[in-house]
Amino acid sequence: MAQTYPFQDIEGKWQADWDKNQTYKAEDLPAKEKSKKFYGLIEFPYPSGEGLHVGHPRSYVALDVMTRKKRMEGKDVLYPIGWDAFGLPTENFAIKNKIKPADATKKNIANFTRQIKSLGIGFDWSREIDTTDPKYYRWTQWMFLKFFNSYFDDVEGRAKPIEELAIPDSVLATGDDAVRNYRDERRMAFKSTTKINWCPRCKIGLANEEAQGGACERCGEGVEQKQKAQWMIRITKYAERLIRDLDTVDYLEKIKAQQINWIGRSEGAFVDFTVKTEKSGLLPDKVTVFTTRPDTLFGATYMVLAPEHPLVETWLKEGDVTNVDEIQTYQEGARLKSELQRQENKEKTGVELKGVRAVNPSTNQEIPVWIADYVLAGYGTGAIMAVPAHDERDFEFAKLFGLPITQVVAAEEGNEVRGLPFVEEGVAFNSGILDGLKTSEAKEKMADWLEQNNVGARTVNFKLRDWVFSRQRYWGEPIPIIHCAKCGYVPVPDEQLPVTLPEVEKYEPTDTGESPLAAIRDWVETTCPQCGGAAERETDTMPNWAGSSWYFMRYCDPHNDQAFADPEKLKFWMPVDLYNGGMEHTTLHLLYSRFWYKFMWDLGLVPKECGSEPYAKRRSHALILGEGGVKMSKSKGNVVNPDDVVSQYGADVFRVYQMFIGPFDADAPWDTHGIEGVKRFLEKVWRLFEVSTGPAPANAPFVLSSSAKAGDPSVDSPVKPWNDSREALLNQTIKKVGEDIDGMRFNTAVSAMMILVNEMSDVGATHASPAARHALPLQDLESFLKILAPFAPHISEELWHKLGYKTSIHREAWPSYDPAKCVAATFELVVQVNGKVRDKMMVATDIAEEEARKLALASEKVKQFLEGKEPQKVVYVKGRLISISV
RNA sequence: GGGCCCGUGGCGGAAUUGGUAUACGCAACGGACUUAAAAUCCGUGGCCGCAAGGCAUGUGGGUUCGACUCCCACCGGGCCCACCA
Repeated sequence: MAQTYPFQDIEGKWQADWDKNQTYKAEDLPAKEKSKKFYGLIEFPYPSGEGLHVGHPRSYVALDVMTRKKRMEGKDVLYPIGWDAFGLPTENFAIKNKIKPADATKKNIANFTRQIKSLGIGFDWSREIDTTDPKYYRWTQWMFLKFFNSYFDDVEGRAKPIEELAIPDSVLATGDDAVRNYRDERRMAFKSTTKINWCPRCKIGLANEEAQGGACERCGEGVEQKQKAQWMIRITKYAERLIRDLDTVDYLEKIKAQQINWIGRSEGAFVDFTVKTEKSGLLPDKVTVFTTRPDTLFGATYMVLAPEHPLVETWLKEGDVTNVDEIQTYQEGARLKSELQRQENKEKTGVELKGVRAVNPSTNQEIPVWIADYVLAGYGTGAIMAVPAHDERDFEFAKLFGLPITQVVAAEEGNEVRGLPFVEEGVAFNSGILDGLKTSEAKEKMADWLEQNNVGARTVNFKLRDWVFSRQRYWGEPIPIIHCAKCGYVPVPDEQLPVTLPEVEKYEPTDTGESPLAAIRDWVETTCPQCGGAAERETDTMPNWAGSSWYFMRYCDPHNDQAFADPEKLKFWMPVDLYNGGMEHTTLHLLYSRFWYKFMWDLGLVPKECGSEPYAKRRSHALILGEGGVKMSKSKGNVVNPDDVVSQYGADVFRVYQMFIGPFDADAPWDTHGIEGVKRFLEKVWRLFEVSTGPAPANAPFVLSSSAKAGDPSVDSPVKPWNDSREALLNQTIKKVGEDIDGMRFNTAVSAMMILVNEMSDVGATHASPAARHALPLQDLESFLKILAPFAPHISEELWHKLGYKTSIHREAWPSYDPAKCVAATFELVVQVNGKVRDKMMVATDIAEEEARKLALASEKVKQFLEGKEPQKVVYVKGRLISISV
């Protein structure tokens, strides 16, 4: 039987001990100053039926290592865990197995808890939260009502209570209904009939973010478009701030880039085009387009509307369009075409609206009007001015349908026509007013022109859409609104929160697109809190993202039933000092939660002192892949179950391997052989302590000494003494491991500890004489144990106690190193001749340049390569090398 | 098409940020111990060469006493976004 350290006996024992002693419990309101706090956050998991994936712990262990170190450095550490438990997979699982989603969730949470606890991660379990707990989602609902009861003040650029919204006299004069509408149209949460992304398989409406690439994020089915009244949240009002405030936080550059890209800010202008038809002449409606290139307006030779553009409908109705059938056929085709199909087939299609002409305001020329699905209804105004000479897509379209091409002369360089490189044809148009201007100047000039002539205005456009907040599903937070025929949308009063989910037999979604809750009549039917009349509950539920948009605040005060969190506690803990999660959440969760927090901050619900950004620092881990570098999946049969690893190797081996596997932000393939190496490392640590500190043979005259050193007369000369250079290694390792943990370079921290243990084992080697046994100074062994502790908490705790200590190593002080001792007395001086290494020599660390130079030039090898020539140049790098060139 | 990133042994990867390329680990090979195996320990591992030495960080150039690192071009790969006007 292999000699191995008994992790089975050790790990469970210490986990129970830490639990009992609340070793990792965060102080509630510590008396220390705020600079002493550290709030580490991992994305709380979705407790799926699959159980923990080996990828989850990569993040948990990494922050565990970091927070353990912070704790040892004397910080007040908050490192919490909870469950993001609402969601579709659980609901579908429940439907399939005919059980209640709440029961399935309970079971899954229990399993995840067992798995995570078996890894010995230092979470503060007393702060565990669960988004499906009514005590939690009461506050999610409460916050939704804050959105409902707020509007966005465009002048001040922030959200305010709806009572502060000034109602214009003209509206007041029209009556109560008008006032109500005026308010409803400006609420941060509002109901609107829009085209939504509809997944026919999941039978659910999806946010744009969940339907990327035209496929349902959950099931991969092609997404259809459907008209539906939905609750929306006005995240677009925060677009500007969501970009701007990225300057104030420390996020990975690529994360910032993705957020900025997703929000998609672009500066440009609106331009109004008047429209004439054969039937009615000049119409009252104008078509407004958005362009980032107003300077190319002179080259707009036709106009394209999205097939869904409302004016198309109007003109059809009024009989202004002469080719009605053709248009309707195209519209129908575009409607049925899923986003996915649109993406697969990017060849341009389109139909001209016969009988309709637009007028280019810059030239007063009449231009044709088309509809085409390359113009998106959801971006800009859903209509474009087409400038084929200056836009590739327009060019392609113009070529296909034989539309005119006009290049705009703006004379960037010497009055040349400035079209796109691929444009060879078309007439040149010289406006006269853009002569000699650079593109940026021409844009400004034309924007001025538009504003002066009242045919357009500067504007900023965003790709970001408002947040579709309704889900027609059962397993989510009910939206706490009551529909009253008389009073309109009425919020459920605070004291009636939470609106809990009714327990029912059927959770199946409906084909009509209504929530399953709609069928539960005695839940739906209620009374209006305002007028007391009969009324109905909103039956839509909230998306998954709701509960996860504020959970980091709840951790600060998880059991409060008077408020979502005590402001004093928020002031102490917020913002999160380090938030780690997957790259897959950079555009969704990260954006939503930043927005949610900013909104709460605007209303003063989050104290001003916390700052307007929830996460001071954001980092991302990469994926754990299967063996061979392919993605782990059930179908490939290459899924590694953490339970198996823990039972075979123990939690510490699993943890250290996770940290050693590669750079934290790079994908890494799981390697069953690699984990063996880590196992050997920890066994070596175990043996090192047995040999170095174990009972000496009965006849040995040695006692455990904290100061034993080579040359100590009480000790035989060990084969390898614990000399100054080994002392230097220890100090270097303490320094490196500390810095590597802070910089999240866990893999090199582990390798540094391996090097140290190899060196220490040489000194206290198994075969060494009893003299060698105690040659390692005890305090050095202890220092090593302390830097190992964050990575391998169980084995280090066990060894710590074996040394005779009665309290936890995880509450010990992080060891300091002596900078003076990091430098060995000698170093290997490298001598280069013409850039090539020709000799190496051991010299004193504090050698003077003159001395080093003399030594180098005296070297036989060096002389050989100098070939008797005089050195032209000699460069000396202190403590490293000397470079001679001839 | 846009954005971000990466190319180093048989493999995962190091390299003090411009200073001894290949640390650490895996795999491999040779040896010790063992009846044997496991475990452990010792040793060898970029390529060519007996050696001296030469050549090596995707390719080609450049800057420099010195380049995996910086600059230019190219080749190859990955991730995210994408008819966004």
